[in-house]
This record gives sequence, structure tokens and C-alpha cells, in this order.
Amino acid sequence: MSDRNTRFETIIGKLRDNGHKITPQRMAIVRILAESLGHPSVEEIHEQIRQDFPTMSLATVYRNIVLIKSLGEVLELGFPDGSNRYDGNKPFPHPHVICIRCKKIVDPDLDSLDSMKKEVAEETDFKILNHRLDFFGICSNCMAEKV
Amino acid sequence: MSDRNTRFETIIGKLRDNGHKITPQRMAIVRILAESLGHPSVEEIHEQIRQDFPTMSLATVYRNIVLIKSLGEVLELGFPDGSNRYDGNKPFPHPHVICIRCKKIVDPDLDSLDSMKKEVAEETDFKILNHRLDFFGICSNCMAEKV
DNA sequence: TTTGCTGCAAATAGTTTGCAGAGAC
DNA sequence: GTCTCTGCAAACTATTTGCAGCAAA
Repeated sequence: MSDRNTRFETIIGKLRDNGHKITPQRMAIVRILAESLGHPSVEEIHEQIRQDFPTMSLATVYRNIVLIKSLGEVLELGFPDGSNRYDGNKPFPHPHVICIRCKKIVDPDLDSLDSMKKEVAEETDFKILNHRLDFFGICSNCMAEKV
Repeated sequence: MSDRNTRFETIIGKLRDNGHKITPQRMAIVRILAESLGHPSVEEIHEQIRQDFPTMSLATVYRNIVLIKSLGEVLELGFPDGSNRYDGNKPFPHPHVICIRCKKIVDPDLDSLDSMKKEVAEETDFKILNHRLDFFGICSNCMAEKV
């Protein structure tokens, strides 16, 4: 929780430092992104904030995500089905494991990724700046259910 | 080239086996997907075929890609910027290295991926069905250019 | 002849933008 | 008081769908 609190303050601070105003709507969006419980989608963020700000517009959510992305403080997870979900808690590239049934997202620890990055750089002669690694499967919960 | 020819015939054969008709438009789309030179986008496929079939509709390209995807004979590469590109030459998941300047896509060989998959399965208790691994960077050509 | 396929146009979904008023600083 | 931010509505982009005619088998 102190981590999440820190993330919230980090993002707010970065916004302020870059001359952006701290509005209640913006704070609400940052709060949800900083926690990123369940890696929320734009819709989910909007729905959640609507409870406190009934007039909150989707456009405002989009605009703020673009802004916070541009500061490098949120990671956009674009998925094959076209859906986007966000992680402001760990805004750097990291692997995800996604359940295709319940859409749960887990962050595994993978040591071997760094060496793989070097391997790729050597083999292809690219300067690697970024990456994305997602595994898709079925979580143990969904596996246990008779469907 | 014999490989590409084989891919073309494999896909056409699978379409026929599943009771789909082999139209000239369909053949043209399959031919481009089977080669997948440069991992074409829907737009690029459409443009290219328009030269031979001036009335070719975008909808037809989309419909055929959906169909061939459903047969598991083309891989859809959805990228963070929202663009989709396709690989019918290697329709199984495999890593990509993408140049963010010239959009070139290279397929590297990575041995360590299988062991990583096992590692993830054990750590998260997921049944892993699929994955996606993309590296983004700058290729040596673009690097050499003074921009 | 039958059935699925194509082209066109309209519909849809997700995201972005222009504008006028509201609000942070 | 200034200048950015917000809400609304319209615009835009990528993709999908309904329909009538066409063509593969």
C-alpha cells in the first residue's frame, strides 16, 4: 500500500512538475492507474470514477491517459482482441500472463528475459529499446471449473 | 520459394477441405499471405490486389483474413499503435523484432523461449496456450542514417 | 442449380478533436 | 486574471455486417 501511495504521489508530482493542473478528475484517474488493480481498461476507469463524478466524460479519461503515457508513468497493454488495459503501478515493460477466460492478468518473474534481449540484439543487429511479452492461457481457477 | 508455394497450396487445400470456394480474389489474398513478404497489413494487401482486381473491396480482404485465421493458417500481429499486420508464412506464434523507424519486421531465432514458457507455467499455475513476444528497436540501416 | 462469395454502403466500436464554459493556480 | 482542463457532441479510423447480384462447384 505504501508502494501504491508512492506511485500516486510520483505521478501527481510529475504532472505538477510539468506544469499540468491537478484537478479532482485527474487525481481520480491517477489514483486508479497508480493502483492498477486488475490492470483496468479505459471503460473500467470511467465506470469507477463515474460513481464519484457522474458527469465524468470518457474523453477526459482518454486525454489523461495520453498525457500520463507521455510522461512514461503508465504502461499500455494492447491486446490481440483490440482491447487496451493499463498499468500505472509498473510502468515499464514486463511480462504478463493473461487468462483468456476470466481476463485475469498476472505479472510473473522471469530472469531469463534480459539475456534474451541481448541475444536478440546480437542476432539481428537491432538496437532494442522496448519489448512486449505476453502469455495467454487458462488460470488454475478457470481450469477447475466445469465449463 | 518452394516453401512459399507449399504454404499457398496448404492454405488453399485447407479452404477447399472445409467446403470453401476458391475464388480468384481469395486466391490472390492467400498468395500474398502465404508469402507474407514484409508482414503486410490489410491495407497493403488490398492495394496490391487492386492492381489486378480494381473492384476488390476492403471488406473482402477482411472477411478472408478472418476465415483463414479461423483455420489457423495466418498469424495476426497486433501492434501497440493499433495497426495489424499478418503472417501466413509462419502462422504459429514466434518472436518478432520491429524497427520503429522503417517498420521492418525480422523473425529472430530464440531457443530460450520454450524453457521460459515452462518457467511461466510452473510459476503462475496457468495452462499456457499461446504467447506473443515482440522487441521494438532500431535496425542497423536506420541507425546508420543521419536523421 | 445451389450455396457461398463479392462489392457496395451503412453500421459499429474505440478513440480523438473542436469548442465554450468552468476551475486550478 | 490567465490559461489549462472538462464535458459535450461531432469527427475519425478500423473493422464488421446486411443485402442483392454473381459465380464456383
